[in-house]
Amino acid sequence: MVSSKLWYLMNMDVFKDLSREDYAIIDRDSASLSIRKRETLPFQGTAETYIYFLKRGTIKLVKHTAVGRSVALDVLKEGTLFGEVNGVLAGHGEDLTAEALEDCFLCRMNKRNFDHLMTVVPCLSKRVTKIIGLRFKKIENRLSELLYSTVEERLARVLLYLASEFGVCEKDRTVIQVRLTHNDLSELIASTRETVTLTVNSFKSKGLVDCVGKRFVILEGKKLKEISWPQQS
Amino acid sequence: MVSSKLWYLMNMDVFKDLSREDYAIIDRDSASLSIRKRETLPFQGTAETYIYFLKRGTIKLVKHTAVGRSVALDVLKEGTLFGEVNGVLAGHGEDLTAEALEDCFLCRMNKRNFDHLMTVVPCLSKRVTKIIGLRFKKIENRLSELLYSTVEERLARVLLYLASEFGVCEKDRTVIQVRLTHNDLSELIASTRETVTLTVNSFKSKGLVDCVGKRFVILEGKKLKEISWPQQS
DNA sequence: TACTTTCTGTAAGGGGTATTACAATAATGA
DNA sequence: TCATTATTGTAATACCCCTTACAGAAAGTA
Repeated sequence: MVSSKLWYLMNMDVFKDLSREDYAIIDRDSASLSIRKRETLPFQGTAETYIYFLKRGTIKLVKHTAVGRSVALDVLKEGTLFGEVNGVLAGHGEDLTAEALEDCFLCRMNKRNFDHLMTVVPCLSKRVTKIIGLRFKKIENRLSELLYSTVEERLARVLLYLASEFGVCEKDRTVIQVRLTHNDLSELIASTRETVTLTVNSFKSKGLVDCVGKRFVILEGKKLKEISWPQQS
Repeated sequence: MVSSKLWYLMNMDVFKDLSREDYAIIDRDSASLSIRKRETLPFQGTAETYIYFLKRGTIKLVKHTAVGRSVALDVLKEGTLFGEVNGVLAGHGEDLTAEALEDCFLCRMNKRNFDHLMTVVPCLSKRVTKIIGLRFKKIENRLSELLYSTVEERLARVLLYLASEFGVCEKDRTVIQVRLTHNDLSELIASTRETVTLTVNSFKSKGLVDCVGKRFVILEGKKLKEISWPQQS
């Protein structure tokens, strides 16, 4: 008989197939919490540092710059682990916030407990390292992709990315199951809200995308791909 | 009686204070190599994957984009560990190159051997994880810094960064002990060679920096700092 | 419902810098 | 040494898209 909290955690990739004892520890050291749409996680200024597991909802990780602008590092989906692990996985950062794009359910674990668990369970440690590796590459790619391309290219790319992460196919269309404002998108592609509005509408008028109830729909993925990587073919 | 190769490795931070047996393994599994100025490491298409240790010289890590442009991720200095570790530390990347800014001496170790060594020596594993963590934050910062600032700001910032990494103080001036072309700088700040030439000369005429034998010299670090973070004070 | 806040639409204007082109100088190597 | 290549200097042009400003629409809240 396991609690629903533990049940969720046991089904996460990172925590799969551990021993009964390990699960007992996880159960003991973790706690559930929830935040509502557009609220942010209390990363900053908390006495304790936590590792978070996103059970339900989507979260936008945002880095704030000195001059008052912000870049969205990523949009996290259900089943994602985040928070400060060995100083990585985006965390507890001086200037990082985690904003809920919709109502979210999470678990969290004291960082020290998690670190300890990793030393005890080498398998877990390996998995985490792997996650970090993937995320490292991801951000390296974002860096070069954002720097040398037009807003149109970047927007096309981010829409395709979101479709691949949150998309649900319906015959010839893909619905992105996250409610994103133009401002969210502008943070993701490091542009401005106005320019995004303009570009989104230009895509709409070309029949490439559409909006259904605040959700973006990819109509012509192929053409979007062509836009996102110019002078390729 | 240790070889000079091993002696170098023993003095690197990552390998400090290990057991005699560990050093024996490191000695056995590592090999020296050198590359000349402006040559690149044979990252790509090699059958084996290696971890590298930069013993002498400086290396520019460059990521190439689809459209033929490139961003310098970092300039590595002596004593740095790089290459693919758990998919991280910049490595073996499809589109990554390591270019020697001057003649370099390195050691390398088969990735599998290194991975094995890490599992055997937990202490080593921890140090590597820490390195990865730091590098992760570094690149996150670069992302947001590059995106929202002018060329002038970015150039000022990269010069200060290079001074902090490679600078040698001489009373009121700091000499950056790396030979960098304007093109190198343009890759570091994601701009163009021409614009860098212009901006460098503008800095020179303002008496902020100077060049001595192909090396940049910071004359007015304080003023550079003001430029790099506008409307602060 | 009425009110407030968030989000989207639209447009003029201007600024930073990439682009392009070419020349001059410095460094490298035969 | 000369020839070749790499690096730096300079300037005109163009253009992407940020900035600023304001209004309407939608959504959330009392």
